[in-house]
Amino acid sequence: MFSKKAEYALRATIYIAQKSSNHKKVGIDEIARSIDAPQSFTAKILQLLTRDNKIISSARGPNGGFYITAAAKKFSIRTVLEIIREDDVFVKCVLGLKDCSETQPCPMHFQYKPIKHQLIHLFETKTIEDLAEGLTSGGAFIANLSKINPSK
Amino acid sequence: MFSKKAEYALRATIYIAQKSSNHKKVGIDEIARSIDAPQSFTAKILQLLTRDNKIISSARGPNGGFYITAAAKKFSIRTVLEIIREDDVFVKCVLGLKDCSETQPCPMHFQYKPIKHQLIHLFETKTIEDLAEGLTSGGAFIANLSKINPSK
DNA sequence: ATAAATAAGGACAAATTTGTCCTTATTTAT
DNA sequence: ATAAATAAGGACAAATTTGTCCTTATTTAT
Repeated sequence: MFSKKAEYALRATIYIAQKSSNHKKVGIDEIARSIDAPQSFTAKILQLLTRDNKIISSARGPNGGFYITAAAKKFSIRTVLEIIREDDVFVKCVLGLKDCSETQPCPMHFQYKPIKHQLIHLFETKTIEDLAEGLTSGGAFIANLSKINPSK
Repeated sequence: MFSKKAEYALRATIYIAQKSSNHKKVGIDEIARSIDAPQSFTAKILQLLTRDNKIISSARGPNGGFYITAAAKKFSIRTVLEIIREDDVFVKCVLGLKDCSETQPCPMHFQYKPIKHQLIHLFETKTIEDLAEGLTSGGAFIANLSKINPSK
C-alpha cells in the first residue's frame, strides 16, 4: 500500500506526537530505534516534514530534537502523506489508467469506488493527534516490539 | 496502490480475457498497444502468468498469441496478483509493522481493518471473467483512449 | 570563547523496479 | 524443407527507491 518512506514517515510522526512536547524533544536516534527504521533515512524523511516547520518542528544543538506543536497535531494523516508525495492511493485509478473516470470507467471503477472513498475518509478524518492518543491510551503499538525486546 | 507490474498484469489479463478465445489469440503487440503499456515489459509479465499455463495460455508461431481458457477465467483477481507477488496489500499492516496484530495493534489497525477486509473481499470475489464482462457489456474501458485516439 | 550535541544537507551507493534489445525456440503456411 | 511469424528468455540499462556516510550549521552548557 505505502512505500517505506511513507511507512517511516507515519510511524515517526506518530511517535514524535506521542513522546514530545514543547519542552521535551526526541532525538533522531531514539525515534529511529523506537519505530524500527534506518536512522539516516528517517532523518531525511523528517527533513521533508520539518520544512517550514509545517508538520514537525525541530531544534539543533544540545537538548535539541524533534517535536510537534499542538496546532500541528491537528493535521490529517492525508496531509502528512501529501507532503511527502505519497497520496497516489487517494487519487489514482486502481488499474493505473489516466483516463479512468465516472464516464469512462475501468472495469474495477464502480466496485472500487466505495472502498477508495472510505480510504480517503479515514485518512482525511484521522489526525496525527488521534493516532498518537491511540498509542497512549489504547493498546496500540508503533514499533516491532520483538526487535526491541526479543522476549516478546 | 499497485506497482506498474501489477497494473499492466491486470490490464493485460482483462484484455486477453475479453478479446481472445481458443480460436482467436491476441499478440503481444496488440495487447501492449491496447492497454497502453511497454511491449517488452508486458511480455515479461505475461511470462509469469503463462508459467504452467495457469492463468494465461500462449502459443508460438504464426497465428499464435495469448489466450485464456474458460476455466482460467474463473480465477480471482487476487490469484492473479498473488502469482506476480503483488498481494502485499491484502496481508501487510498499513504502517508496515511486522508485529502488528489484533492483540498488538498499530494505531491504525482497527480503523483500517474493515477497509482491508473489503479490499480482500472485492479482489477475492471478482474473477477475471467478471471484469472482462464489464468491459464487454458495461461502459468500462481498459486503456487510455486519449492516447489511442487523441480526439477523445 | 570553546567544546559538545544535535539537526541539515550533500554526495554517494546499493537494491529494486521498470524498461529495452537481441537471440533462441517453436509453430505454421507454402 | 524453408521462410515467416510469433512467444520465451537472457543480458543489460535506466530510473527510482532505499539506504549510508560525511561535513556543515546551529545551539547550548561550561
